[in-house]
Amino acid sequence: MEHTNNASNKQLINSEAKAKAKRSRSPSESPEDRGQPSKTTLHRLNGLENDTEIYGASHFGEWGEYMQRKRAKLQIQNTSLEGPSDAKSDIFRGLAIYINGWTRPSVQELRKLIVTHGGVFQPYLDKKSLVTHIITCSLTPAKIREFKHMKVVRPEWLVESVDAGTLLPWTDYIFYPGGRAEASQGHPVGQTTLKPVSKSTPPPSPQVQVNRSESQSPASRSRSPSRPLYTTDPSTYEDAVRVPGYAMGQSNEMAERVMADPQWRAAHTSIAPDFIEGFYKNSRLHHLSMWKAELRSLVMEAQERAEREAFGNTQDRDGPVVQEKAGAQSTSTTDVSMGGVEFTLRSPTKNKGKCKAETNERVFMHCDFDCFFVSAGLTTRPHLRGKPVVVCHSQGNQGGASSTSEIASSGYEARSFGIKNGMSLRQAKQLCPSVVTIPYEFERYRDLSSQFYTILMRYADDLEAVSVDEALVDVSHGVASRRAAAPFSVNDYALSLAETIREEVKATTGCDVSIGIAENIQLARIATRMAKPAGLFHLRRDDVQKALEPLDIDDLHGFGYSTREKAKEKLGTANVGELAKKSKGQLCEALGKGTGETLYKAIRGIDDRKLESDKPRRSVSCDINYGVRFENNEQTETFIYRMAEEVARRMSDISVRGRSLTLKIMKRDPSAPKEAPKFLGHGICETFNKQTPLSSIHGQATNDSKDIGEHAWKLLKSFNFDPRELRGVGIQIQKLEKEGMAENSAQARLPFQPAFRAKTPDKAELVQVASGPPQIVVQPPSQEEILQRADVTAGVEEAPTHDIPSFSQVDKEVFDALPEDIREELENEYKRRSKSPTLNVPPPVPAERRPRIVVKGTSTDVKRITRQLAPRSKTTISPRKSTLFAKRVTRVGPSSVRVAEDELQELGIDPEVFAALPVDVQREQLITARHLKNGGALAEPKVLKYAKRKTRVYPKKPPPLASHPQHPFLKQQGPKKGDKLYFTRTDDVQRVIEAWVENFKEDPPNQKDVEYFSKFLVQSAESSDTGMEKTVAAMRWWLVLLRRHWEFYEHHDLLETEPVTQRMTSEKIGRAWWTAFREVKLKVDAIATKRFGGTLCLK
DNA sequence: ATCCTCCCCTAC
DNA sequence: TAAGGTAGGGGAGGAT
Ligand SMILES: Nc1ccn([C@H]2C[C@H](O)[C@@H](COP(=O)(O)OP(=O)(O)OP(=O)(O)O)O2)c(=O)n1
Ligand SMILES: [Mg+2]
Repeated sequence: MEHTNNASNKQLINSEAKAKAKRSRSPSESPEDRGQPSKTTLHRLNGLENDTEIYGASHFGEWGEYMQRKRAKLQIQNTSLEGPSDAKSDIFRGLAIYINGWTRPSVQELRKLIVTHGGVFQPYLDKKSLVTHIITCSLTPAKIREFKHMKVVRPEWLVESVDAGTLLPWTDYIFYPGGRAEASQGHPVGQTTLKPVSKSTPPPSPQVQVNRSESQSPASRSRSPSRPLYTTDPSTYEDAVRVPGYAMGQSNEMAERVMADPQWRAAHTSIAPDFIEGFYKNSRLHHLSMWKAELRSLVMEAQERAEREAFGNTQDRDGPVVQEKAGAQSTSTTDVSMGGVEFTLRSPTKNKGKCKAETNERVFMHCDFDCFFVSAGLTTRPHLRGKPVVVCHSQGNQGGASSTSEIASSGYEARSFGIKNGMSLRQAKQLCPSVVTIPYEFERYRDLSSQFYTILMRYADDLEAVSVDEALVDVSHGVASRRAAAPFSVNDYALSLAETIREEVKATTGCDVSIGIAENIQLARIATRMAKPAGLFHLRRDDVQKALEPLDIDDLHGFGYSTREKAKEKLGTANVGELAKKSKGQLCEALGKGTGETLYKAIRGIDDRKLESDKPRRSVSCDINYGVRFENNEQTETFIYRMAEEVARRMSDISVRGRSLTLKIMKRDPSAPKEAPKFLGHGICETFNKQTPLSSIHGQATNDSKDIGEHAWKLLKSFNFDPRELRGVGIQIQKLEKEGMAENSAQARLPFQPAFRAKTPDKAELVQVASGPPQIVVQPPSQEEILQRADVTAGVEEAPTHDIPSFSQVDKEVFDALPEDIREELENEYKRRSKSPTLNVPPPVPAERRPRIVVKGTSTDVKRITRQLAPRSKTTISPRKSTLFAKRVTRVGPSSVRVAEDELQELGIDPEVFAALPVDVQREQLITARHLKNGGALAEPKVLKYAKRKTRVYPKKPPPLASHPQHPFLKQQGPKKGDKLYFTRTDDVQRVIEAWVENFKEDPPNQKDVEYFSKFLVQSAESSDTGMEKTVAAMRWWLVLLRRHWEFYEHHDLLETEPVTQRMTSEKIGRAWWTAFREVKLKVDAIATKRFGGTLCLK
């Protein structure tokens, strides 16, 4: 009862809170966002900056200008909202005001006041950079801490200023938590006493120079007993950011020195033997990703256990189904994986929330630790509570002020200085020199997380693991039973349940969680933001409108910077309230169909997304874009093979093999400095991806590190990059198949022998077909499994028609064992059909009469059945969207290669085996088989990948976090003179070009290859006379090669250009090369004309 | 129309 | 010194 009241109170308090903006924003945004005149200074002070800062700096003109326009626009929007004619005065000009919680006058009224008198209403708090003042009537203790260093003022300031017709000093209206109007009382939370500050110039102009000593250590000042709660101007974010950086000097002297030392590099970069292990042991993002996968897997297991309990009688009839095991147990014992943990879902399946009966009111909770890493660290460092604490690698002892170490998590005190997750320590120190750093403690995070999840699982109908510190929980049933257990005792059962959970987690882990509650996932997440820190918030339907209206769309989960900019660009606003006026069509046009619709609904508080607790994995990858520095190809090859081992290990940990490999390469952008500004970082890079079918020597899906390594290395070689320029490598395996699904059953072998592999090993490999059975067993969820055992055989027709089996064919026992909701859905469907005989339900075709067209499916009927039951268009099944397997089936609707069984037999391909393959593997095999049958004639299509780049209309900006593997923006600066090109350093021009062309003959170029190759030659020609010579030499040799390989096309369609498309035949490749050659020659000719007054002679 | 690939984007 | 990983949703546009 008590906690219930508590909860209600909290809600009351929190319901006044405004949503805060998204957490992570580009660190570099802050200064520029404010368009401070000091930004150049800032840049200079910063000395060697990290990438984002560099970007900000080198593109400053463009970006800064953009931000100014943006700000102007924002103000215009703000004012025009109220109608320009309403503008009454300018007294609030320069103010950006955030209104916290419930106020009197109301938020709406205050907003109007602000806007009509020239100020800016800021709906988000952590666009702190923009907020000059906070208006409030009440604060929670947590907020008090949060706002400690900001100007917090009572609403009267605005009202009375307007009345007075001039801006009154804000310091006369400072808000004091304990006391009411007057500025003298003490207050609850052990805050300092409150004394009006001396300085009374209200809005700090951006130029205000900071008094260094005053702003240096706000934290220590906050300890002083006779100090105002809210300090004077200088220590707010915007001023703090201008605090001159002290030890700002040249980057990290130490770091620089050390980087120059070859010995050190040998020991600490990618060429070190244990580099990968060491890197992963310390990478927070790696841990985050691994934990997420493990948690999902653990949750899935828990659910399956729960379901098995509920249907115990039917399980294991046909032997166990291979399940993805959680926690990569095979890794060493000292690791920090979740291995060994087991969760128990609160209740068996019937509560899983899919029953139509109680479907009306779902209740979702979004639970998230407050500043997780910091909270975890503070559990054993209580003396640091109340200090601005951050977690990062650098412990900032010496050189910390110039550290590029990234902050994983910042505590709330630190945030009040403007420090954010993802910032570099250097930036943080600028904002708050007294910041305290604590190290990572991955084991602890794991332990706390597993306690957290254990608690959540007890209350969950269903649960989606979002992250190590965050989960989405369906608690509909739990709330309902609370209500049933004690009717009318509480007015908000969800809130009371949340309070229970919150307190339990706090008691168990010692850390605060915040919980947002709402009827759907999107809203629950928004509620969480309002709940933070250390609070609860139930966002009710009635308040949704109000809560959403002030947000920008990037405050919604799933919408980020890019979407926001697109919206602004194409719709004129990114504000949710404004966008609510746009039609669905407009949104779709601007953002794409799916995104537009999602947004349209999200804006209205609608979100149909289901919890995703049981999706099987579809890819496994391993990326390292840190510390990658090679001197030669041998080192590179070694590293690739090591990475291959890593991926292979991860695959075997979860018992999958793969059929497709993508290599992801980052190469230093020629215009970027050799050494990245971030210590051992990748710097500005160009990226190159290439995909290849992956197979063992037998043509099977594989997880063998040797297979993977070979494929990856071959791809990397095909790029012909200077190894010294590589800055990142990734290997991703797709088209996964579950391992171990019986190497047992007899299968026909293709007649091809290994001898075939002689010339083109890869293709020949493809032709080899599995000696094992088809192995596409996509972790069938239990229902599917049961269906499978129902021994249902649906017909397959030429134009495959899919349907659920006729009712009589369904094994009753199995049917009865189905979960209630599924049974219900099936029943409905059967009922519906019996009532509408007009429905075209083709009778099942007997198995022996199966048509000659092979339809891809799995080796079992699982896929077919799931597909049949999955939501699909008009033809057969109900128009109503079946929710049955919507979330379970990942790969809906297998497609098929149409081929007569006869031909397959002729080609020596077992139709059954063939049918089990993914469609593009089918294609490959077919092509190769036909090719070989025809005696190796040319003209076989080859899979290529390339998608045209979309042009970006909105300004470029680095992604918010430096941890993004690539800054997709800002690659546009052309090469500079003096940039070394690989091939200018290679005397053997012929060899290079030859390797290139040869390579692409085997492995056709994609658009990027051609562009790159061309750019190469042109750049070289531009760079110097010697470069020109080399280009000419190269082109001569190129010409020779082209004539040798594709002579026929030299004069073919001279006016046509052959685009590089997804599927290239030999002919197209040849023509594309000639096209490229002609284009390069044109360009080089132009250069030569300018420089030498003549064109090339390639004779 | 539907699938598939590549790429971009987002999240922690 | 620092440890910028990783998986999935979705759009564009070619292939079927
Ligand atoms: N750029 C980032 C963002 C997050 N994390 C890690 C550290 C965080 O503690 C944890 C959880 O991320 P949250 O987004 O939930 O951030 P916090 O928990 O730190 O803060 P809060 O949830 O209170 O906003 O993930 C990280 O390493 N790097
Ligand atoms: Mg958190």
